[in-house]
Amino acid sequence: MKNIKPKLIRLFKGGYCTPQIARIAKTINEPSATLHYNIKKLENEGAIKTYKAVFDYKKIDEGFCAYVLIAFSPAEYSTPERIARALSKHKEVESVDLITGDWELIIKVRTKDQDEYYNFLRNVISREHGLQKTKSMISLKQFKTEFISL
Amino acid sequence: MKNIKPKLIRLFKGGYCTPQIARIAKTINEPSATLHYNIKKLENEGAIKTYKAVFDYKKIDEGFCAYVLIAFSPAEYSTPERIARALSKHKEVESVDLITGDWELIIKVRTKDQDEYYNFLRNVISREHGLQKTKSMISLKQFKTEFISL
DNA sequence: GTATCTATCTGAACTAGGTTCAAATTTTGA
DNA sequence: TCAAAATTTGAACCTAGTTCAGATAGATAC
Repeated sequence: MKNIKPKLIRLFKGGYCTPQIARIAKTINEPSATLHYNIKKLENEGAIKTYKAVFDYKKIDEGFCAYVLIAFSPAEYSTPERIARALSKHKEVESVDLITGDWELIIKVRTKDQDEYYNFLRNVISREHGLQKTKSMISLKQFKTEFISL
Repeated sequence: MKNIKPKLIRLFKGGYCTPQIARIAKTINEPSATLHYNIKKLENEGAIKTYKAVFDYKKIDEGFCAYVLIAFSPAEYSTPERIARALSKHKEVESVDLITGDWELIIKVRTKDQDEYYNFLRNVISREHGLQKTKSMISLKQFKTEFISL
């Protein structure tokens, strides 16, 4: 057994998919060549970043999900970008946004379970310099993600 | 001019894409037929929900993004599901999660601009019965979304 | 208003690559 | 240890993505 599943998940998470032109052609009743032209235009404009898969995360050992609010220490107010980009690099991190209000950053994190989430907080969040305070909001139930209803 | 762009965006947001088996085959050096078998298995298990596009949202008139925290009024504590599902139906809503902590729901919303966001709050959030309080956290800069770095 | 240039649309031919199938191999669990 | 089930794979097949050149529509300038 070659255990190809984890490789597929890794690749599909960020790309390795492509439009189904023929199916779209039937759906909206337009010629394939016309759709091809319009899709390539969107890609060349950079409007489409990638084509990827959306998973039922419970079924791929990423059933635990949390939003983490982060506040910087005063010394780091000037370099939120550095921290945001550092956090973005981790595979567990689905999204990173700089926000208005009482907190500076909100990130969405997916792990296998609470134990792995604890490790993530300890090994990634805590070790990042310049963080003053964090607050976890743990997802009890996900109704929609990445525009896909569950 | 047929103005196909909005139709493509609508379709690609939720699906109408498919895996690139040949490219994966080259990348991880496995036969196409083997990959096909493993991918179909993931699909049949329900591990893969769909294949879809990720956009540069600034370029498709969805540049404004906000997270909304929502608290229910006491009378609605027993039916958070109804409200969560109702909110999920709106095209502006990227995600909906029931969470622990001071708030009950967190939703991520994308609109063209602040004006459209205001309309969304007024027409969708305010009209939903059973909400006690909301708090918007507006995204000033997005570093990563849907696992895709920007 | 019309001429010219550019962008978009489209059918047809071409080609890449997804799918099927049957046989071989590996894994499972009785 | 053996039989059933799951996985792997090459080869043939066929769906569907891509290319291209001509047609059409839209934009710009005079």
